[in-house]
Amino acid sequence: MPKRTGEKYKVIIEAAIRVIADNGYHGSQVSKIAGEAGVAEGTIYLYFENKEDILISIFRNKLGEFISAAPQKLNSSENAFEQLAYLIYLHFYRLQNNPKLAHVLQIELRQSDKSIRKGIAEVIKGYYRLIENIVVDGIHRGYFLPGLDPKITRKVIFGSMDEVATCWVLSTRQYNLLTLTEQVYSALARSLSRDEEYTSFPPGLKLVLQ
Amino acid sequence: MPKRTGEKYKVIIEAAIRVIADNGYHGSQVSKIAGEAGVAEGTIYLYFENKEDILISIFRNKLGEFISAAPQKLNSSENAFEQLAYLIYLHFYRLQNNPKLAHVLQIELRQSDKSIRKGIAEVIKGYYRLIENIVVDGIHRGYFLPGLDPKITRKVIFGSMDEVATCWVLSTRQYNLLTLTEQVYSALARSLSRDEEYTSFPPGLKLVLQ
Amino acid sequence: MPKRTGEKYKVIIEAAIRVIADNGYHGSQVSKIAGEAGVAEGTIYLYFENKEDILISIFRNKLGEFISAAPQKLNSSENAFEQLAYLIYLHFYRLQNNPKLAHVLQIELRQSDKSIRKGIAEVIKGYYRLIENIVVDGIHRGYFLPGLDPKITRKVIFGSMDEVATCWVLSTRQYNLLTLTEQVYSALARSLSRDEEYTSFPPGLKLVLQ
Amino acid sequence: MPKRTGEKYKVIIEAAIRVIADNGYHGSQVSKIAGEAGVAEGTIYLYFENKEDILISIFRNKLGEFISAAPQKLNSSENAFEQLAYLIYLHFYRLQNNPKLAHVLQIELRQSDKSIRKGIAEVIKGYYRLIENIVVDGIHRGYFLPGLDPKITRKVIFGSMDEVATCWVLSTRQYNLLTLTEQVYSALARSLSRDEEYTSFPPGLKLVLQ
DNA sequence: CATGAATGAGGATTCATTCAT
DNA sequence: TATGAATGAATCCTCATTCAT
Repeated sequence: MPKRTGEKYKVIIEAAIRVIADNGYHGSQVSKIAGEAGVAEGTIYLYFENKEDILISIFRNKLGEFISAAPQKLNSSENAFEQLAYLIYLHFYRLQNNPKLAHVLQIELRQSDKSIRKGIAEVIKGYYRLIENIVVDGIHRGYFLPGLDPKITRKVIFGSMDEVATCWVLSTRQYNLLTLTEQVYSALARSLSRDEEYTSFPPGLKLVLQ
Repeated sequence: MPKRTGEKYKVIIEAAIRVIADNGYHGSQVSKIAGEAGVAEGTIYLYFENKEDILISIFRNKLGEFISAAPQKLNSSENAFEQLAYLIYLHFYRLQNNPKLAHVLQIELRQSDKSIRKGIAEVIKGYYRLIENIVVDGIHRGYFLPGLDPKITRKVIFGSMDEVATCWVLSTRQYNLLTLTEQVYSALARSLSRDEEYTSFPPGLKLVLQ
Repeated sequence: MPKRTGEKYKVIIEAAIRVIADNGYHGSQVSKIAGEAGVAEGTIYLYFENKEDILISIFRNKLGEFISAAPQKLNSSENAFEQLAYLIYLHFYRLQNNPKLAHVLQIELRQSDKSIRKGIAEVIKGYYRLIENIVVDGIHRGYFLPGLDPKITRKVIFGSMDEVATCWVLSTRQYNLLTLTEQVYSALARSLSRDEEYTSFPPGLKLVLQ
Repeated sequence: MPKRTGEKYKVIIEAAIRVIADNGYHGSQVSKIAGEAGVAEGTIYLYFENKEDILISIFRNKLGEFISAAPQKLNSSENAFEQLAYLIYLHFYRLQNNPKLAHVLQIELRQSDKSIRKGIAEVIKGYYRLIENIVVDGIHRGYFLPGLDPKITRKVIFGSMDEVATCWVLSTRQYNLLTLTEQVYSALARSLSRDEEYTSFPPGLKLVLQ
C-alpha cells in the first residue's frame, strides 16, 4: 500500500536516520521524524506502513546500497585474502563515513521487536551470502584452508567486524574505525590459512588507509 | 532505595527471565512478571528501582555468576590455548543450559534503551577483562603471537562467540550450541599463533563434549 | 457550493450505497467511495459538501423517489384500507428490491450524528405527511374510526413497518420481506376500524404477492 | 478482564449516560466521561473493555433493571390487555423519568457499530421474549385473537412504542410521553381482539396517569 | 513488608478535507 | 472540471509507577 519510492521517501529516510541516531528508536516520535523531514505526520504514512517500517526501510535501503556496490569492488581482485581485506575495509568505511547511520545500524536496530528483526533478517541474508561466497571461493581456489566450515567462518568474520564496530560506536567514535581494518584483517586472515605468504595485508589497501 | 537482596529478589529475577524470554522485553509488563513471580505489582518496586532495573539485574546477576565461576575453571590449566578452549566451552555451555536466559541475553537485552546499556556496559567490562587477561597472559607466556593487540583480539573472540550464539538463538536452537565449540576454537586459535603444535583442540575437552 | 446534479452525482450516490452497505458508515472512507465510483477523492467535494452530505443525499434522493412515486399508486384506490395495504406493500417492495439501500436506510443512517439526523428529519416529514394523509382521509371518508389521533396512528403505522423492516435486515434478509405484508396489514387495519367488512386484505394485492 | 462491578462501575455508567446524552457517542471522549465520573482515564479501563463496552454496559445495565423489574408488575394482573397496557406504561414511564437515558437508548445507541449492535442484540432478546410471552399467553387464555403471529405482533408492539418514544426524544421532549400511553394502547389493543369489552383502557392505570 | 487499585502521561495512526496543477 | 498528494487535528488505550491500607 505505501509508495516506497520518490523524492520524499528518501528525504524521510535520511531524516529518520538523523533523528533515531540522536534520540534512539523509542525516543523518536513519528512527529519528530516528520518535522525533521519537513513533511506532515500523515505524509509519513503515504510512504511507510508504520513506524517499524521506517526502521526496516533504513536497513533495507542502506544495506541494499552496500551489497549491490560491494561485489564490483570485491571482484577487482581474484586473491581471496585481498577480497577479505576489502570486505573489512568497505564495512568499516561505510560506517566511519556515516556515523549516524552507523549508530542506527549497530545500536538502535537491535532494540527492535520481533517483527522488525524478521524484516531485517531477510535483507541481511544477502550480506551473509556475500561473505560466504568469499569463503567458499577462497577455499575452492586454494587460498583458504580446505577444512573450513563456511557458515562458522562467516559468523566469525561477521561477528568480529560487528563487535569491533559496535564497540567503536559505543565509544562515541573517539577513534577512527578504519585504523582497525588491518588488525581485524590480520586476526581473521590467520584463521583462514597457515600460509604466511598470502595473509599479509594488501599493500594497495595500506596506502588507501594512510 | 530498593533492597536488591532476599529470597523474593531472586524469585522475581527468575520469573522475569521466563516472562521476558517468552514475550520479549516490551511485551513483558511489570504486572505479568509480578504474576509469574507470585507477588504483587507493588512488591516489585521494593526490590527494583524500575522496570529497566530488572533487566539490568538479570544481566548483572547472571553474568556475575558466570564471571566469578569462570576463573577457577580457566586457571585449572596454564596453557593459554586450553584456557581459550575452556572459555568458549563455558560460554556456550551456560547458554545451552539456560535457553530462556540465552534468549534474554542475546536478544532482548539488545533492545533496551540507552540507560539500560549503560548499566550493562559496566557489568560486561568484567567479562571483557577476563578475556583480555587470557590474551595478555597468553602472549606473555609465549603461547600467542607477540604482536597481537589485546583489545582487538578480545573483540574478535567475543564477537565470534556472540555472533555464533545469536545465530543459534535465532534458529530457535535447532542444534546443540556446544557442538560448535571446537570449530569456533579452531578459527580463533589459528588467529593467535602460527604454531600448530599448540593450537589443536584440548583432548580433555573433546571427551567432555561427546 | 456543491453541484448536486449531473451524471457523476448519481454515480457517486450509487457507489456510496454499495460501499456503505458493505462496510458501514464509519468503515466507508471517502477514498473508498471515490474508488468505487471511479472518480478522484477531490471530485467528491465538487458534488457534496462533506461526507455527511453524501449520507443525507442518499436518503433525500431515494426517499424522494419513493415519495414522489407513491401518491399515484396510492390514489389508484379510494378505499383507505387498500391505500394502507398498498403503502405497506410499497414500503416493503422498495426495501426487498434494494437490499443494499435497505441496509443503509435501516441501519447505517441511524448511526449518524446530530447534523445528519437534522438533514434526514426534513426529508422524512414528507413521508410522514403521506401516511398521515391516508389516515386523515380515511377517517373523513368513514373508513377509519373517527376517534383516531392521526399523529399517534402514523407513528404506529410507521413504527410497525420500520421495526419489521429492521428485523428483516438484521436477519441478513433470510426471508422475503413482502410475505409479511399481509400480516402487518392485518394487525394495523384492525387498529383502524371495528368493521371487518373493510379490513380484509385487498384480493388484488394478494395476487401480486404470489 | 474488566471488573464490571463495584461502586465506581456504577458511577462511570451514570456519568457516561449524562455525557453521551449531552454530546452524542462520537462526541463523548473517554477523557470527558472520566472527568464527569471523577476518575482517571485509565480507571475506565479497569471496569470496561473499551469505549464501546461502556455503551453496551449502559444498555445491559439499564434494560436489565427494567426487564427484571417488569414481570412482577406485569403479573399483578391476569388480564392480557391489562398486561399490555402496563407494558406500554412501564416502557414510557422509564423513559419519561430518565430523559438522558432515554436519549442514549433511543438515539445514540443506534449510532453504534456492528460490534455494539451485537452486544445489544443479546440483551434486547430478553425484552422481546417478555413481549412475546404476553402475546402468546394472551392468545392461550383467550384474550387475543387466535390467528395472531406472535413474532409479527411483538414487532408491531415494540415498533410502535419505539417509534413513539423516538419521536418524543427528537421533539426534545416537549410533551409528556406518558400521556400517549392510552392512545398507543388503544391502537395496539384493537389489533389484538375484536371484543370491545376487553380492550378498553384499564381504569386503574387511567388514575395513575392523571 | 506487602498489596493492588488508581493514576495519567504519552504516541501511533486514521482519514476528511484542501489546493496546486 | 478533475485530480490525488499532502495535510494535521483528533483520540483511544497502555502500562510503569505510586500510595493508602
